[in-house]
Amino acid sequence: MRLSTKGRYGIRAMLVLARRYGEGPVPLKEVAEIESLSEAYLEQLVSELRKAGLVRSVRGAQGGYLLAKDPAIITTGDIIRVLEGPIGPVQCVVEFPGTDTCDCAESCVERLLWKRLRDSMVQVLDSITLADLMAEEKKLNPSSGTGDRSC
Amino acid sequence: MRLSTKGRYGIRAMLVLARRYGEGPVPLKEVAEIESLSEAYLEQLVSELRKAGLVRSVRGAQGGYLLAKDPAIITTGDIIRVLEGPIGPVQCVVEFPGTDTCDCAESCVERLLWKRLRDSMVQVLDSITLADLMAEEKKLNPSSGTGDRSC
DNA sequence: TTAATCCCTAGTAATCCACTCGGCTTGGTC
DNA sequence: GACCAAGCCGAGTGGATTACTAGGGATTAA
Repeated sequence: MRLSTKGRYGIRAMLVLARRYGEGPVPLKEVAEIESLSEAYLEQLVSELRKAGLVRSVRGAQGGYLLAKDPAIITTGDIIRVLEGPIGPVQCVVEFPGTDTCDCAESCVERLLWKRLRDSMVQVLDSITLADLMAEEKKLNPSSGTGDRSC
Repeated sequence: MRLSTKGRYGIRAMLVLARRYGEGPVPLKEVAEIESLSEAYLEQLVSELRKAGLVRSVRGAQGGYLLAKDPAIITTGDIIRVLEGPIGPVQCVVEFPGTDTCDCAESCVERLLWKRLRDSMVQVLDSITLADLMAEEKKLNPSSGTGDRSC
């Protein structure tokens, strides 16, 4: 019941961009350094975020990535959905189901349980934006605003 | 962000035992048939549930498994914890952390997000018991009480 | 023109998942 | 007491997934 690194790194990367919102593109190399992540790997994640319209890119020297929207309207759910797929503890109660909802459909109580679990996950993830996280960050350590991590 | 089959099958198996609570041991073969699962695989899961004290076993002919407690006091969280490990979307905010909480500990906003997600998952799973599921089941399909599944 | 930067595809080692298999022990039943 | 139904246990395995790495373009500011 764990997120993969994609979701976790994705949130971290987006938070870096959020802190620099309005200051022009941030090169991926810098994001990778700040978060101590592999640049090449991060590139793949950010590429997905770009295709999903959450970040914009500027190519060429002096280029980089920036948030495509205000941090206040990008939710953590948006990010997780792009990188981990639709939210839900089991395939058959996932949001926006594709072809594979199971047959038992209505007569199955487990589904009810999983739906409730899914809804509570969705509720949390969709209610927390990047701006929210930045605000909490200020409360946590008002001193350094960099967000650099030691670990 | 998905459960593995262990958690899913585990809930299904426990639900079978819950429906037969008070009627003596149910052989695993029967559970496997009702739920269309591999008996050998199921054996591993049930074995963990037994070691955790959620089911009891009766060896020898006419033996099988039974719930170790009333369905009303076994929560879905209990079952999931045994089969999937402590609940939490990332290792570092898992319940009952072992050695590996991360260093960033307090200064890290992501942790805050993951904690909230974890708490909402725990809340749902710990509030729903096997008895609750059986009650819902009655409401869903009052006709057949077997719980046999076609899929 | 150079260098910084994004873009894309392919490969890969390690790990994990979802099982299967085979043999052992226990204990009713005949 | 033999037989057989059942639980108990550990090892093995094929396939999928994860978390990357590598390398070669394309784009553009300086």
